[in-house]
Amino acid sequence: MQKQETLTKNQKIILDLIEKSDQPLKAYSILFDVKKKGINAPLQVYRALKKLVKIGKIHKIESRNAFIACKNSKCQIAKATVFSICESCEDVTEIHDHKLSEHLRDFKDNKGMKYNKYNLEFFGLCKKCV
Amino acid sequence: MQKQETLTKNQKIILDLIEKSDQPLKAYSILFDVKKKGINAPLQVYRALKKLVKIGKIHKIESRNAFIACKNSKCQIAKATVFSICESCEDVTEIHDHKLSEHLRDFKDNKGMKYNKYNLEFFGLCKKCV
DNA sequence: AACGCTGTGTAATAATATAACATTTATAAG
DNA sequence: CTTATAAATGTTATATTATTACACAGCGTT
Ligand SMILES: [Zn+2]
Ligand SMILES: [Zn+2]
Ligand SMILES: [Zn+2]
Ligand SMILES: [Zn+2]
Repeated sequence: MQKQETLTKNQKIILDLIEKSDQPLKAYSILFDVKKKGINAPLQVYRALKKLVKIGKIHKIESRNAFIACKNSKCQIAKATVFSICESCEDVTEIHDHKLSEHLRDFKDNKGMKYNKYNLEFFGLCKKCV
Repeated sequence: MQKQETLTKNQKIILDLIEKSDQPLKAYSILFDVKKKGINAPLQVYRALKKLVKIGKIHKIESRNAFIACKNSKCQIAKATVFSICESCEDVTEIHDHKLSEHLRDFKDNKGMKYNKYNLEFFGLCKKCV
């Protein structure tokens, strides 16, 4: 079977919502917003989120339990993500820095572990909040 | 007031438990284990965890909602953490790599954001699980 | 038609984390 | 020693985040 490129109805509804927001959304806030579209249960949201993360359309901000759209095709299917997070206003931005990516991609520990993914979150104060 | 160096009873109980484990522990598993020591409620655990994270005695593995002891004084009070996580056996190891730390410490985005903390999690397969 | 795979809908429940309140203990200042 | 204040405690209740379990539907392959 071919890899599925077309999203299902639920997946589309939820991706649309997340893409319209420039900031991360939480699962239950998504659920609240899509109730009018016939999505009634948490599981329907979590299933769509799982798929969307898997195909790299969205990323999970682990420290916030929230989901943000990927507007950049540079992420190799969600396998290499870097975010900056303002601890005051909670603004989240995805970072694409070539040198940093290279460094992380090439990182080898001394244990012979084989990495296929990483997630890096920077915390601080954005310009507005300094 | 001086910075408190001596931990309280609850904090000690919980730190002891986490330090005895070489792998991350979850809050409710900690709660279960310390009930025999008179700690009865989730909040008592979460409060101790919060303090222990703050003073750098333990770290939270964000992607796993679990807590691991820091055996290394190199972490500047929990402000700069790197972990490797095996996606098969869930083994977690804290990484201290000078070059990587330098690179991350010196990272500047193009938004003028001031960072004071970061957390990096590498995922893959450990030697045993390859 | 039979199969495997992915997704759906629904109900129930598990797992993670915090709010609110009254009280106690530790530390520092006067 | 007394008082003020910050930090921690104990308890109950509740909020938030996420998964299990089950029955079934759609689709492409054999
Ligand atoms: Zn991305
Ligand atoms: Zn900000
Ligand atoms: Zn550490
Ligand atoms: Zn492993």
